[in-house]
Order: sequence, then C-alpha cells, then structure tokens
Amino acid sequence: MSTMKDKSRREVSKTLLASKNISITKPRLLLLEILLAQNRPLTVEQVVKLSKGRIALSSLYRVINDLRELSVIAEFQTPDNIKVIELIGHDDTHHHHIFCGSCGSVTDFEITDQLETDLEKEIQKIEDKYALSVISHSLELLSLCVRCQEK
Amino acid sequence: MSTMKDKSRREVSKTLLASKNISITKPRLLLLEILLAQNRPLTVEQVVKLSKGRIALSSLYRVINDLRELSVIAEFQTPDNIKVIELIGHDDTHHHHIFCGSCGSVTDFEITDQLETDLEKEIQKIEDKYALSVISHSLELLSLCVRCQEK
DNA sequence: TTGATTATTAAGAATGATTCTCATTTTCAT
DNA sequence: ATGAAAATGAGAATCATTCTTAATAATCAA
Repeated sequence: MSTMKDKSRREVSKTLLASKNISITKPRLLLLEILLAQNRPLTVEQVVKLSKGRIALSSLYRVINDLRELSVIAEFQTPDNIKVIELIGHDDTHHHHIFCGSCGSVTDFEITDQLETDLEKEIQKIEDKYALSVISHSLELLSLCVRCQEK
Repeated sequence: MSTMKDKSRREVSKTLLASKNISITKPRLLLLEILLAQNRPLTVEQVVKLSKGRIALSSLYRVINDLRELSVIAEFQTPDNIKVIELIGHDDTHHHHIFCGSCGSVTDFEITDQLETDLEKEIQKIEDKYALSVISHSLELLSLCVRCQEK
C-alpha cells in the first residue's frame, strides 16, 4: 500500500536488527514489518497469511524463536493454545491480554497504575508466602469480542 | 497405600460422576481418584505416570475432555504450553496460578478479597471501554519455585 | 440375574503444529 | 569482489492430541 510507510518500517526493522547485532535478512525484515504494520499481536497463521508465501514456514518458526530469544518479540498462547507473537517496543509499558473465546483475536490492555501497584504488592506477599521469586505476571481475560457478540 | 482413603476417594468420585448423570467407569474413577489424592493441578504426563498403565492414553484425553465439558475439571496451559488439569471443587473459591518456569510445576494461589474486588471493578471498565463481555479472568505468575531456586 | 441396548474403552492410525536436517543461498567483513 | 560463516527453504521427523473402529463394559427393563 503506502510506500512511505513501508520504507520507514523497513528502516525501523533494519535498525532493530542491527541494534541486536544479528544479520539483516529478508525473512527477519518481513516478520518485523508485518508486526509493525499491524501493530497488534498476531498468530502464526495470521503472519503466514500476511506474508503471502514470501517466507517458508520453517523459517518463520525459526525467526520467531530467534527474535524471541533476543527479546525483540514476545510470545504467548491463547486459552485455545494458539501461539501469538507481538513486538516488544523499547517504550513498552506493562500490559495484559484479552482473548476472544470465539474468534481467537487478541487485544492488549492496560490497567490503572494504582491497580498495577496493588497487584505488585500482592505479588510480593505471595513471594514471601510461597518462598519463590516471581519473574513476570500477566492478567488474562477471556471474552467475546464485539464482532463475535453480534453474531 | 492407604485403603481407608482410597475407599473414600472412590466414593467421592462415584458420587461426583453420579451427580453429573454419566456412567461410572474405571477410567473416569481412576482420573478423579488421582486428582483427589494429589490435590493439586497435574499435567497429562503426571497423570499418565500416576496411572501406571491402567488407562489408555486416548481414553485419558477423552475422559479429560468429557469431564471438562461437565465442569468437573478445569483445564489450562502453562506458559510452556503444557496442558494442566485440576478438579473443580463444589466449594471452589476463585484462584490463580503460579507456574515454575524451570520444572513446570503449578501452584494455586488466592489474592485478597479487596484486590479481587478491585480487579473486577477494573474489568468492568475494560468491558465498557472495549465493548465486550469478559467471561473469566486469571492472574498468572511465572516464577522459580523453591526447589528450582536451590539448584 | 439375565440379556439386550447403549455407552465407553483400547489400540493404533491420523492430524496438526512445531522442530529438525541439510543442501543451497545469502550476508557481511575483508 | 570474495569466501567463511550464518541463514534459509523444503520436506522429513516429532510430539501432543484427536479420530476411528472393533471390542468391552455399564445400564436398565424384564
């Protein structure tokens, strides 16, 4: 569609890969550009569709794993056990996920700072109580999205 | 091990199946008895080990699905994408899960009523904001459990 | 209890997502 | 521009889960 935006997305992607000291290749750029263009979490299947045969499936999975290990993208599963990936922005605020139980779409959301703080306090108590260290926390909502409600 | 407890677990399991109006069969009883005996969330693999060949793998998966549909057990996935099942007690309070990122064990935990209430209020706001209806919510913690920390 | 009816199981084949293998291609420092 | 090292593509392999089907077990009426 937009050449201007495509170009800037490409530049952003190149810079991102360069900053991680890994080589700049077509499959890696393609995945990053798709994620930048969509600006939302995507399933592997969605990426495959959007890439229109420009990347081998095996390469896609490998690139996903490589970029995940470099913390360029994050990966998680829907309640239906579908793999979802999303870009980790440099400026990323902590966020959570809403899954639509019907169509499987994923939406990011944030909670208020106050609640996030309360949550973290509670997690500290949990750490003490169970004598463990929490690495990360995530609030997951299962819902029916607008579209699926209308059906 | 304990015949007394085995007997009572069998009775509980039978009553549970009867209350759902489904026939009482060995594989169903076996799964319920294992879950009652362990009293914690279990992976399919753990159930397989504990059942020591007394149930076919295909039957185990079918029984899990049947009992899930009847809301006798709940099913979810660890961050590593391993299936975990647990009994739903009649007296069940809402709880959340801690996953050990190293050994994959799962622990239930509860948060304070106050925080749970705050969470639900926030979820109502989210419902309004995104025009959707939330079916369920779950707070997931990724951690290192005591054992794995010691290693 | 028995026997008929129906539901359930066991075993292995089929599926689907993901990973692995390795020959070929691409990248990038020189 | 060149060659060593890294990455890719295509398909085979793997692994968890589901499906198929013949055999078995549970239920229920007589």
